[in-house]
Amino acid sequence: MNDDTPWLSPREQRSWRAFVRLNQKLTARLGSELQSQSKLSGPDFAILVALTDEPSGRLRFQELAKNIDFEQSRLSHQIARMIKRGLVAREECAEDGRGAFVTITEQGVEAIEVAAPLHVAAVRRLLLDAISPEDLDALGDIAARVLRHLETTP
Amino acid sequence: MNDDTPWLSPREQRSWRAFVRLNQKLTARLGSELQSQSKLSGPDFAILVALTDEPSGRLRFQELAKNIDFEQSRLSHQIARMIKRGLVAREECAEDGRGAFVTITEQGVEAIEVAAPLHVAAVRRLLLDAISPEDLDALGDIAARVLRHLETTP
DNA sequence: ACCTGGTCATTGACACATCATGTACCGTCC
DNA sequence: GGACGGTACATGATGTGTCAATGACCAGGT
Repeated sequence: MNDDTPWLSPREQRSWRAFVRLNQKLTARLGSELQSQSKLSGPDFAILVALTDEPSGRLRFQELAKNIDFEQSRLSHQIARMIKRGLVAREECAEDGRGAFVTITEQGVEAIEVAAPLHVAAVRRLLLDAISPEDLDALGDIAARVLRHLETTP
Repeated sequence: MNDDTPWLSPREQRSWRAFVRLNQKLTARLGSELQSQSKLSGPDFAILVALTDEPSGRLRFQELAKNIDFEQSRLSHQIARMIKRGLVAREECAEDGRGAFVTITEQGVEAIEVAAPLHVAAVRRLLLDAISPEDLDALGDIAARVLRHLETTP
């Protein structure tokens, strides 16, 4: 490796690597627990939560995509798979012939009602139980700051 | 949603959501910059870095998998794809008939030498520039603590 | 020599993400 | 009212991740 490259200092590297590793392991653990306990994937979960947050239990594709920060195409594929499994359904849109709603099905409601408490418990057990409330706040502050930074950086 | 489920407090939820969102966005940004600047994916990068860290430029599958925390099968698939693109090569193992080495090719070396400084610069620009050194240390400490916690938690 | 259990790696099937492209419909401007 | 640019969503190709099953080999006991 070239020595004049702006490499990270050992101190920076330590934090950066720990952060990356944590992301990987935590998402992996949460994902696999979700999967084995409730037969839902992370994307499944995100979509069902977004739909149950809606009193009507349905959302336009656009809106849903924005709420959970999915690209349109990704959402389209994901919904197609979830329809096959009966978790959600499509519904044509009367006002706009192009558009469509995604609605949560009975089966979807049942699935998310099983999954949600288990998932919350896992988040608590795997992350929250490991750190103090102050640390959690600090983590949230830092994350929020970086997120703002990301929005204004090329 | 059932009201007696152990939901997160608003305060907890704020930090948790920010953390999740940061992970998603940051990995997405880093991945796509890497891809467009150097034609390497995240997994490609991780593997090439691990191989160049080795003086011999080669590693057994097991060892490589452990170093970068990949499952065996994942690594096998990934290596197969990278061989097709000429970034690495496989080499039979004389001592152990089952095993094999992964070695980095000339082309792999070139690729990583282009990608590494760009990637480091991106990490700096997207994350390090957004927070103070103290915050970075704090982040690293928290991450390290959670990682230890994860190892001893079912 | 031959099981036998464990280790090393591959493979196939499927879920997921992303990119580029396609199709149908909207609104508007002429 | 017909062409046109833009919006909403779908689709296919390719790369990636995970699980379960498999093959190939090692080492140790009998």
